[in-house]
Amino acid sequence: MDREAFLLDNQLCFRLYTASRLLTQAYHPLLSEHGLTYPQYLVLLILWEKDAQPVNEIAKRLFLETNTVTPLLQRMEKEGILTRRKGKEDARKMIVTLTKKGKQLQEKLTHVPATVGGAVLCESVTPETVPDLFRMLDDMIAQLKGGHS
Amino acid sequence: MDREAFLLDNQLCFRLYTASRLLTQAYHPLLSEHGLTYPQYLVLLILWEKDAQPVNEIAKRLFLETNTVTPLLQRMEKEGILTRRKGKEDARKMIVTLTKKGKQLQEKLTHVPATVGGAVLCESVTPETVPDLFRMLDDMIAQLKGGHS
DNA sequence: TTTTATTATATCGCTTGCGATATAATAAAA
DNA sequence: TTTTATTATATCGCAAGCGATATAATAAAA
Repeated sequence: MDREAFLLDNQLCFRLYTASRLLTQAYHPLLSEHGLTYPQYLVLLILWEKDAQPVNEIAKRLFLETNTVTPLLQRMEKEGILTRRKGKEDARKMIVTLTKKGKQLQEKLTHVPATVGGAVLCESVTPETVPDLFRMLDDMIAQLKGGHS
Repeated sequence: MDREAFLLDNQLCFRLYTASRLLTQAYHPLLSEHGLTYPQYLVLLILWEKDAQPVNEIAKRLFLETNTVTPLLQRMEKEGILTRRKGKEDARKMIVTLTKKGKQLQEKLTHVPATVGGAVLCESVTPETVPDLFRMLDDMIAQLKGGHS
């Protein structure tokens, strides 16, 4: 049996899992100050790009299922960040729309991308290498997403 | 305000978060067959490398706190995968030791690393580029871990 | 030695993430 | 049109993750 393959230090998934958690933790103080979690921030990014989208579309962009996204949106609605109302043409769809509070959060969080972006820069992750990293992660995501079709 | 910085497609963290989740999902069918979750598999990797370690050490290697690891180990103990007993020299430490069942799981999971490893290979992630990816992730992890000291 | 500080685990509460399943609305088929 | 299938959300239960806090054991200080 190949013991090398079982070494924690040889695991790609563990590195992704750790890097993801630690980077999310870097967002925490910046977001919690405004009562937000990281997944909630992702929802905001999507709605700031284009408001009034169905749960459907939000879930698809996040690569999440509605059983994760629906409760997330319900909590954000309770916080007064967004509203959810049935679509007029298709009453199955729940259209998610930012409130004034949700829109205003963008201005309060202007510094967040640069702050976190600066926190990850290091020897091998620089403005020059980030495109390579993006490409690898995007390819992997496409690969893993396409796999079970 | 820099709208570019807020685009979902420009977020490193979101890519890591997604790649991590999708790759973990790739492990799921292989692990659930044996009643394991991915974090439980990580604990096994650590104990297969070196048995009888305190909660402390396991948590440190996973970059997790004991408030996550303790319940995880308690569930694995309930499943008969490992035992937890107080240390003899230092009674504060809980020494985690694999049971026969925990050790035998390694043989049942021999195919897992290669199976998942094969599932991620794609255009830009190949045996040649993986070392670069590892280096970038390791640097990022070290950077983020060292930051708040 | 008594007191105080530190270290190692554990508990609590809440948000995610997700498999499984239920419900409601639209679309397609009989 | 009635029936059936599909689509869009939502609910349920459980395992993580993690901030905050509690408890127990050892170490350090008074």
